[in-house]
Amino acid sequence: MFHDMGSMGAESGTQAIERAAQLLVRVVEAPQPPSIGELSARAGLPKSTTSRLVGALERQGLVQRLGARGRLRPGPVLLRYASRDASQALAALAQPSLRRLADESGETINLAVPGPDGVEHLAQEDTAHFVGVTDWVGRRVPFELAANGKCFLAFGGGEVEEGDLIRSRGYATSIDELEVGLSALAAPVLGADGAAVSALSISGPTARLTAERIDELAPLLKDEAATLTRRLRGAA
Amino acid sequence: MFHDMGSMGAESGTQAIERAAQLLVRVVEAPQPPSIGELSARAGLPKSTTSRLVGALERQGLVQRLGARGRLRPGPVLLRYASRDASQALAALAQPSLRRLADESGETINLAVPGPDGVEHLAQEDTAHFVGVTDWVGRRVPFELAANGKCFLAFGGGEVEEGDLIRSRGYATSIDELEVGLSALAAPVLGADGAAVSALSISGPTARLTAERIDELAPLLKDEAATLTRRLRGAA
DNA sequence: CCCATGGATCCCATATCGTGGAACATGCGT
DNA sequence: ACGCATGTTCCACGATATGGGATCCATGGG
Repeated sequence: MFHDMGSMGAESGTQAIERAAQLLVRVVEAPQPPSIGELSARAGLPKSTTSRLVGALERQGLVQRLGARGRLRPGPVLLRYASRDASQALAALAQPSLRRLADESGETINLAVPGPDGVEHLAQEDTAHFVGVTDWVGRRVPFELAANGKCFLAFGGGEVEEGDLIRSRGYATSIDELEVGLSALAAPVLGADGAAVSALSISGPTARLTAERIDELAPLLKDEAATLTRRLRGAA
Repeated sequence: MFHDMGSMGAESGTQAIERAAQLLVRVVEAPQPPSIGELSARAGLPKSTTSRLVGALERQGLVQRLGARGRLRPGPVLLRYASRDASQALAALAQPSLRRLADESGETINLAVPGPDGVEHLAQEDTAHFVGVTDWVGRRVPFELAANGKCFLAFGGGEVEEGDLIRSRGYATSIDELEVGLSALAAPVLGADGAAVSALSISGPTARLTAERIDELAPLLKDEAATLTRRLRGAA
């Protein structure tokens, strides 16, 4: 009887849960609903064990079956969670990125998504500057005037005049447009279909965010946006 | 030594997983991040056991701690899932409602959410009628012209002329507005803040969807929308 | 129609793994 | 600095998960 224990940094007294949790993760991450057999193969567990574990998860509503004996999908509990707290979840995921950008740039960082009537701000990370930006969370701003709004237009639905420039550079700017003395740059976080699902932006007084400062900050911003894009799709 | 086993329809050979899964569900459903102590109390488990189980869940990324020793939030795996598949999840949750409405009304049912440039259709359930509606999934429609769009305006952001009527009746209609010969009625699915997060609609040829037919179908539609609203928030 | 086929579930003896009380950390409030 | 409240680690015990094989159930082919 083998006890490989090899692949994971396994703690003791949790074999069953560790396994079950792993199965749940696989179901949630899988691009296509797996069957019991596939799961057991991929996880390297006996079918009987897999069946039992999945049964328990199903009883708690964490997993669901397509038919009576069908493939596995995330259960009602997870469906509800996703429908309810999607934007909250995005904000939580992006939080580290916001923090990093705030520290590195010293300016105010925002996470936004496209909404029915304009850009919707989900989260903001401030810095200790006296001349800063007020809290934008919850506020809506027209797409055409904001840097992040332009991202949504350029990478997705609509059109902007600067569209080509924005797409080729990978980020958008808004200088004294939304308000005189207020500037910003924004980079898109892309979804599976290549459209922008959200955007990260750096904003501050035009006095500090000069053209050259923007050039300097752009790579950082794009990098962080790309990181988030990756984190949303792939594993890790 | 107690083995109550009483509260659940417990199957055998899954105590640990059943418990761990229950803990995970509590974390996901909790309006506020619970602490280990709270969890162990609510679940009726010893603190030591709870700690161990949560540890395993954390190792798989299903759960996350605020600080080193802090309160519990959904983990990165779930955050990613929610951010990625939110609308898919909503569609899956609504699916039974769509099916029921389609069967009871004999018309085409749609689930839609408000998007940046109009109403976005997530899912559709058809019936066997010859004169039906084409597939709307993925298509965008201006808010002011569609019944579901009017719901979003009346219960949430914007304004419509019929706003008061819609709010008092609890549903909106669109007769020959989007297209001559096409009519629809729609009821909102409300979020925690009372705004419409999505809408269910019944649409069909004006010839079939007469004023009285609409009066007849409205209660069904409102009822199903209310059910969905409840299912999104509360348990079960 | 009936028998292969492949997959999922059930069964049950075995010993591995989870259990929980108590002791030990850790951090917060005063 | 000293409790107090909250979380973690330890460990002997035995309840509980394990997995090979039998069973069951849908399919589809002969």
